[in-house]
Amino acid sequence: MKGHQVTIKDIARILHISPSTVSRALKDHPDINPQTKNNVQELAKKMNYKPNKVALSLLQQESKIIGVIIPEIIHHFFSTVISGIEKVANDAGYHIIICQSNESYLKEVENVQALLSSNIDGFIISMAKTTTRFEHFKNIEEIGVPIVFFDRACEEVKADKVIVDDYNGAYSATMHLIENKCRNLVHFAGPQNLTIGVERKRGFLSALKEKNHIIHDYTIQYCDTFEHAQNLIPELLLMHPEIDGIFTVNDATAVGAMIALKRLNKQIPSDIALAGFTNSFISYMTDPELTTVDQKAYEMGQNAAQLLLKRMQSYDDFDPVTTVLNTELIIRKSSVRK
Amino acid sequence: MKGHQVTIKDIARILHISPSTVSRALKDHPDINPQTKNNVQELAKKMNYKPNKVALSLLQQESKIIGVIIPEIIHHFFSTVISGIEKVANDAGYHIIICQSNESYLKEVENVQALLSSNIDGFIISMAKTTTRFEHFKNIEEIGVPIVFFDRACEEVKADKVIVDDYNGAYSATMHLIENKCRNLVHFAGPQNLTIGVERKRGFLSALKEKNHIIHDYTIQYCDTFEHAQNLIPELLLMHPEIDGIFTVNDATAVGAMIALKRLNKQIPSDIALAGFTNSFISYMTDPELTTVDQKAYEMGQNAAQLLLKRMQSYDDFDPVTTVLNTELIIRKSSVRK
DNA sequence: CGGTTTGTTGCAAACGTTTGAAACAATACT
DNA sequence: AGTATTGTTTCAAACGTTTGCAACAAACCG
Repeated sequence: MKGHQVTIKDIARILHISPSTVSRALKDHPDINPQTKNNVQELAKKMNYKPNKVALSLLQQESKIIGVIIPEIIHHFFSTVISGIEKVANDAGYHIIICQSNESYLKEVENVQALLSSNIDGFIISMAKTTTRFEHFKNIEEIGVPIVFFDRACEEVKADKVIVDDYNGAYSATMHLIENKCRNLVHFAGPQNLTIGVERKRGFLSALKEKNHIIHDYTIQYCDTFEHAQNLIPELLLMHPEIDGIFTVNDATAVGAMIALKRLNKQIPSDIALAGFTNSFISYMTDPELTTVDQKAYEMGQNAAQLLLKRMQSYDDFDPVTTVLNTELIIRKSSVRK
Repeated sequence: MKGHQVTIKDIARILHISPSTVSRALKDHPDINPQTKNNVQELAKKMNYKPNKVALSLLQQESKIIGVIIPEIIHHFFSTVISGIEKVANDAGYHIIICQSNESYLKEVENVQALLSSNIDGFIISMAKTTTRFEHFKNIEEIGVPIVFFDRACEEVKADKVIVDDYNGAYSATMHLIENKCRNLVHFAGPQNLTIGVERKRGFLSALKEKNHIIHDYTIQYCDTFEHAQNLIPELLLMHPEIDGIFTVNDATAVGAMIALKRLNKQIPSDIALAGFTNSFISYMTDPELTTVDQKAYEMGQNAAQLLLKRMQSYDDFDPVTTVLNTELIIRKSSVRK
């Protein structure tokens, strides 16, 4: 039932010449008779010939495909990064193949294997939350396929990285909350096996210490999802009604908190001020609009792709590069008190 | 600088046997000496041999890859559909390669060409808004690669489709607004070259007619983005302050309208009731929460992938199937009046 | 006229894998 | 002993493409 794409062989058969002649004619090789060249090129056009990438990939050991492994595509942050990657990759003649780990270590390993056996030219990866072993990345390294990590990087592997300055982003968001008279701040933190979880917490605590705020046992809450925040807020405020500001590790968590707070009839920002991290598009759709730290998702994707291209095109092994993007505090109504 | 994956040839060389023996040993072929079989299998495991998919793809003329072409991955609807596709595809041993058209006809054509020459086994496509010519789809059809369209289907091509019952979804959302005492409803409609644009408008108008509402020249507004809605609302309300309800072709447009309405100090739903279409996750993050029509994104992805798998695995050409998913009206606060 | 150059084309190998057919040795049967 | 059978292995072709080298004819040079 399935036909097939036109091949060089088809053209050769029709014109009674050899495939090699067709191949050369198509690339304007000087050895070929102009007449023959013309015939071939015309027929190729008429038959809508397109070179078979699989054959090329096998022959030249490069696929012009970049493998991208991310936790979940439905997160606006990740899909924005992908857009950035795709833009740069496409402009350089590459395509991307996207795999989701769904935050599962096993799925991540599977994805790596599958991409490796598809002759992928390079990897762009953001680790799953549950990944604590790194053999699969080491495996890529041994084979010699370049990797660029973004956002959630693996420190154990020698690879290029693009991250944002999580520490300073968190620090300035916290400072901003303090300047807006928050006296009992809480941080909803991410998992501590990810650098972003560690760094954002560190930035938060740094600001508190600098301003001589007391750090209570409840100051750090491990909570990084929309749902968890909704559940956590009521019990947390019941125990600690003095809380007057929350800085969350990401926007979805902040929005979850906002909804839960409204249900408790808390006024934002007057009762409790809120700041998130990411600047995803929900942040300007909430009421009040959410103060957040812009994570430069699109730029991050572009940078990652550029780094990877550079690495793939260079012959000598230059040292791993870590690009740190500056974050930007986006001040909106959820945190500004009169 | 680049090493390479372990191949059958490597194993053959080390064990001083031929590649064909290695190949058969790995698949437990009865012809092979158990001793040899063992040696091969052990070495393969030790060296972490993984079959080269590119070579297989070339030989067997199937890549186990499904090409997915969508307008923009950053839209929650599309990334959710992709998750549904990926789940079903992965379970069946397929991988997906995602391309974005960015709503551009040219980019869509390019994507089709690129995927075709990568020996893709099947396509899952949602058309770009600007696509009005269909040669590229016809081309796929001729070559015999199956296509499944979802959400935005191409009527000119004989292919399977998965759509939602846009007409009834729009009809019931509109009826709901009428029941909540809207007397001057407006529809923010999508482009009319897409079936969804046509059908949602048709469902809206149907409900109005059934209830004998007057259809004014301003009743249908062509507006389907967040930004456009924000700009349109002020001028529209200035001209027609009697408007008391809006049904939008998608959620982002509804949220844009909501923000603009709040800026004008309009109360939602008491002054103006709002309903969207999609049930994207922003719809329960707004204040008030947005009434919307659930478009069954994840199910749509699953259905599309299942249809495609069935088509790829069948030898005879059964007639094109169109799966229509039922929508579900999700009633939230943006439309319910006391 | 013998030899070189030039223009044009085809052959064959390569990429990694599968698979029908051929090859070969060892064993079994008549 | 001669033939058939069995067990095991290798060969060769195929998928579509590229490319160094060989092949061949025609034209040129001395």
